[in-house]
Formats: sequence, C-alpha cells, structure tokens
Amino acid sequence: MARPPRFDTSQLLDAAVRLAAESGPSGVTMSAVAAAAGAPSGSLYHRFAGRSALLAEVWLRTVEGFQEGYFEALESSNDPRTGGRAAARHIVEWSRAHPQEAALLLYGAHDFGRDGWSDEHLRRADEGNMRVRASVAALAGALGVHGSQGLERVSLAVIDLPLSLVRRHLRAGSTLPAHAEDLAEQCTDALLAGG
Amino acid sequence: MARPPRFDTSQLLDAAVRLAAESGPSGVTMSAVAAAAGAPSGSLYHRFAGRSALLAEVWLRTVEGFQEGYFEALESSNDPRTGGRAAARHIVEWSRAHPQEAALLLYGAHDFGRDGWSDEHLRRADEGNMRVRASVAALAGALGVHGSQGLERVSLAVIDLPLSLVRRHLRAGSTLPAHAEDLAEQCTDALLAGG
DNA sequence: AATATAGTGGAGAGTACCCTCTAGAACATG
DNA sequence: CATGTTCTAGAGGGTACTCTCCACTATATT
Repeated sequence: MARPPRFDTSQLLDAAVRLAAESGPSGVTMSAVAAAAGAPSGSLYHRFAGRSALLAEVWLRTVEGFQEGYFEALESSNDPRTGGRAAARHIVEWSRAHPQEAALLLYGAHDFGRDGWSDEHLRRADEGNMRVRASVAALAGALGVHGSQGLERVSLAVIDLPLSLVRRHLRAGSTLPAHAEDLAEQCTDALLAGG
Repeated sequence: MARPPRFDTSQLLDAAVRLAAESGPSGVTMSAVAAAAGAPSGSLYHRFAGRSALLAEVWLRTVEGFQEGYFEALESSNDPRTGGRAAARHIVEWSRAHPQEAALLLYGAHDFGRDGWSDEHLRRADEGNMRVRASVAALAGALGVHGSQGLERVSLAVIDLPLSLVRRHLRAGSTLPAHAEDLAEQCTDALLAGG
C-alpha cells in the first residue's frame, strides 16, 4: 500500500556514524548525512523529526548495540572476577570490530545534544544507564565490595579503564594493538583484586 | 604609544573556557565568546587570526597549565611508585580546583580543530605530548617495566585512569567526591604494582 | 600640541546549515 | 485501472556564524 523506501533508517544512521567518527558530533549535520548517504534532505526529515532526533538515534543505537554483548560478558560467569575480565575484554573486542561506533562511545550523550532529546529518547538512555548501574552493583556485591568508593572502583575497573585503553589508541588515530585485549583484562583484574 | 586594551587575551580565553566547559568545543563560536566577554567581534579578531587560532589557544593554554604541575608531581620522588601516586592525585586535585578546564581536558585536540591549526600551534602541542611521553617512559624505566605493553600499562595508570575518574563525575554533572583523590591514588598504585 | 600606534566598535557580506513545503513517483490494494 | 499511502526530490526561507572592513578612540612619544 506504499512506495518502498530507497533509504531506510539504518542506512542513514550508518552514514551518521561514519561522520561522527570522523569529525565528532558537530560533523553530523543534516546536509552532511544526506550527502554521505546520497539522499535528499527531504528523506532525512521524513525519518527523523529533526537533527536532535537523528543525533539521539545515532547515539542510542550505538550504545544499545554495545551494551547488548556487554551485559552478556559481565554476567557470563559465577565468579565475579572472571565476569569482570570478560567485560573488559568485550569492550576492547567490540571496539576492534566496530571502530567507528567505538569512536562515538568515547563521547557522552551530552555531546549528542541530550538536552534537546524527546522524552522517549531520554527514557531509552536512562534505561540503559540503570541497567549498567544495576549490573555493576551486582558484580560489586558478588565481590564483597561495599560503599560508594568501592562501587566506583569496580565501575572504573570494568567500564572506564577498558574504555580509556580504547580512547588512547583511537585518539592517536591508530588501530588497537594485538595485545590490547590481554592488557585490558590484566588491568581490570588488578583493580578488582585489591578491593 | 598605544591605546591600552580593554579586553586582553587571557580574559577572552577565560570566556572561551567557560563556553567550552558548558557546551563543548562547538559552543565556542566567535560571537558567543564575544558576547560572553562583553567584547565586540572586532576585538576578537584583533587577538586571534580566526576561530581555529582561538580554539588552539584555549586548548593549549589549558593543557600547558595542567602539565605544569603534573610533571612536578610525577617527578617529585625518587621512588617511582610514589611519583605515580602523586601524579594521579595531582590530576584529581587540579580538576577539583579547575573544573571548567578539566572539562576541556576530557576532549581531544582533534575536537578543538587540530586539523586546522597553524604550524606553531602544532609544534606547541607536540612539545607537550613528547614531554609527557618522555616522563612516563622514565617512570616505566625506574619501575623496571619494559616493552610497549608495559609502557602502555604505566600510561593507563598515571594518566588515563585518573582522568577517567574525573570524566565519570564531570559527565554526570556532579562535582568530585571527597574521596576521589584517595581512590585515584589507590587505583593507580594497584596498576603500578602488578607490572 | 602633533603624531604614530594599538585597540574598540559595529555594520555587513558571504556561507553553511536547519527545516519547511510542495510536486510528484512508486507501490499495494480494491 | 483507480485510489490511497508512503516515500523521494529538491527548491527556498530563515537563522546563526565567520570574517572583513573602516571609522573612531585612547594612549605614549616627540
């Protein structure tokens, strides 16, 4: 009952990811995305309410795509130390497999215009954040770590530290070295050990 | 022999820092800086060759201001472990004292338009980077750590990990908790220990 | 006082971008 | 084939920003 789309949503978001990885969120302009996808601007506005909506979708699709495997890794084992190591490894492996989307992940929701997002987009973002917090808190509990300082240390170990490793290389413009997964795992383990 | 300036360079850069901390590098427009400083746009272009030059100066002044005390901390002791801990602590202390400039530091030179910088600005950036690399390499040597993986682990310990701790809080919009310095020091030490 | 110098103040051209709007194309269904 | 629906296609208005340019101002030196 309708004309088939020539440019579907994911195709346009792919173009946006490429631009964001190259020039940051500010490089994701409506005209740049349209040009990169070979689509007219009208088609863009047919899919997305506006630039804020496009930025929100790019960000959320990327974050949710990352989190999918991340939770699995984090909860893959009964031993919390093993789960933590797997989570660290997953961050590096995922970044290696998706370098452009990893470049996005190094920014924050704020850089993708979070202040102008719709309620629905904000809800999706919150949902992911809550799930991360809950998952990390469970890990901390299993490790016997308590208090806000302990929780923070676990967060650093299984989230921020591996991300820093990725950031270090992506910022330098180079690809991740072969030993990156091992290094991330070791460093995370060192932080989880001396709780 | 000349009219005294009403708006000097550092005053304009201060305004730029405020804007960058609030809205990221893209918020640092010439008109926004002019408005924030209460200056006409002509005065801005009298000091800076253009927007790229302004962004470069903001970035470099901030990074150089941070590095000043950082090297001192890193090389403050003959014991490398102690020096590493002092460096971690310095990152957190400096960020607490200069939250807006710390927010800048969480971006990269690329986000401040590095691709369009003048040769002189690029040279200044390189000089800082080289000095950091040399200083961290010296620390790694004193620790008896060798190889690129070892060097990377030390870099993570004394640079990226403390910065991640700061990022975690600034991204959330909150200020650094009281125990942040201690936590950074402990985490850095844990990483330096199991070399 | 005269002059040179460094700076202010702001108008305005040029450009890039966001978004709207209309015309029509492609397809499914009756 | 006729009709309804989704989508393409792109022109164009409005806006924000960068940068240029020139008249004017305040000070130091002679």
